[in-house]
Amino acid sequence: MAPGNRRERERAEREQLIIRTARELAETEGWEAVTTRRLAAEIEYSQPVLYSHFSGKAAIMTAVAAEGFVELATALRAARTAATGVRESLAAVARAYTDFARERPALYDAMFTHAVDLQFASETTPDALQAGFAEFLEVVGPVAGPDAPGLLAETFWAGLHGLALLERSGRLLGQAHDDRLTLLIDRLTVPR
Amino acid sequence: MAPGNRRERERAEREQLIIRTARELAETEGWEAVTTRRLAAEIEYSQPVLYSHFSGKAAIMTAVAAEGFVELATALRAARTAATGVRESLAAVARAYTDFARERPALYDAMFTHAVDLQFASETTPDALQAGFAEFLEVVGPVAGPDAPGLLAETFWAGLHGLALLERSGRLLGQAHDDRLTLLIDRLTVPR
DNA sequence: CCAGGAATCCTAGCGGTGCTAGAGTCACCG
DNA sequence: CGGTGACTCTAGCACCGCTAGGATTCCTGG
Repeated sequence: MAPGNRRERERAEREQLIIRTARELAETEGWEAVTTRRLAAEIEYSQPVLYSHFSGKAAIMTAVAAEGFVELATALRAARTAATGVRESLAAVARAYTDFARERPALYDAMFTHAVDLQFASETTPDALQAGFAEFLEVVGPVAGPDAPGLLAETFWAGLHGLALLERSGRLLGQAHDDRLTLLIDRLTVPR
Repeated sequence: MAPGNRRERERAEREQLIIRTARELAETEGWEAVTTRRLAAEIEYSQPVLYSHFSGKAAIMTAVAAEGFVELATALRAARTAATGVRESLAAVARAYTDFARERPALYDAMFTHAVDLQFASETTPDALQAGFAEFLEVVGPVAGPDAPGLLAETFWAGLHGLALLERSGRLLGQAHDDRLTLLIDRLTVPR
């Protein structure tokens, strides 16, 4: 069974190589540049190898998206724990979120625009998703007032998601990002 | 010059036919079903005819998106004028917006996910875009307080956009749409 | 009414896509 | 050392967006 382990390990490594290469390609040249031929050439294997690891291109994108959710959760957690105070935590998490979306547009697209098959209530990769949402819950809890924290967290998240997308497509005025973020936090996080 | 006019008119009609067919196809079977071959077959012309009207498939989608912006602006305006009172107007516009996104997902995608070339500060089709945004401005004005109305309108819009997208991809809990909408309105539209 | 020119449209094809069947090669094991 | 199984590659399918070129139709001037 000795070689079997090596084969398995090498296989796992190659799978990681595929995911990493797809992500790098997407982040540097956009997802439209990530074709199965190009990806195969980049990892120095033939196309069919990709299909021995993933059921198709969509599955590869989903794998990249899963990585993204892990990193997003990490970033949110780091922002929250580094901040002190309710208002500061909210602002830190909000900023970390929009920064993430702005700095990794291709990754963010894989997570939210493509890869719709990644459900929240599923068992495929719910850990990172729930972990990310938990950060919102944590930071929003103190200002929930009579409202359900889950509801407020979802709405807060939606606001950030909308801001990230609209700003990226150039549909909001110039550089007022900070002002909009402040407005969102100021208003959304004050119970009536 | 008599036949010239007829030709022109027929040409314009065919262009409308292309846009309408593309939209119907997208709304019934999704944008992935809208191929130039399929579209050409549907209008009973050959593929090159499409390219005598539009520079490419993207331009056709943009034309559909432009139609969508007109209808969205109309829907928002209707909702606002039908409502009386500040709070009611806000709720009506918000509901009209999310209803629009939910009932016409393909159209909404064309407007916001694809067709990124439709800029806000451009002269191509800014009328409907500005008209739609104007409705937000109108309805948000009374509750702006010390904040700039434009900023609040953008943030309000972003919240609705985020809610629409996240709910559609099944990433928010079940049927709590009304509660989230109420929460967004209650909190976002109260000056500190 | 007809010939010529212009406008229009379609057939055929290019290079590309995601994906797969089958052949070939290599590594392992008895 | 030979057989067997796992693995990988070549070649190809059906489709995509898009376009060159020829055929057909239509309008116009004589």
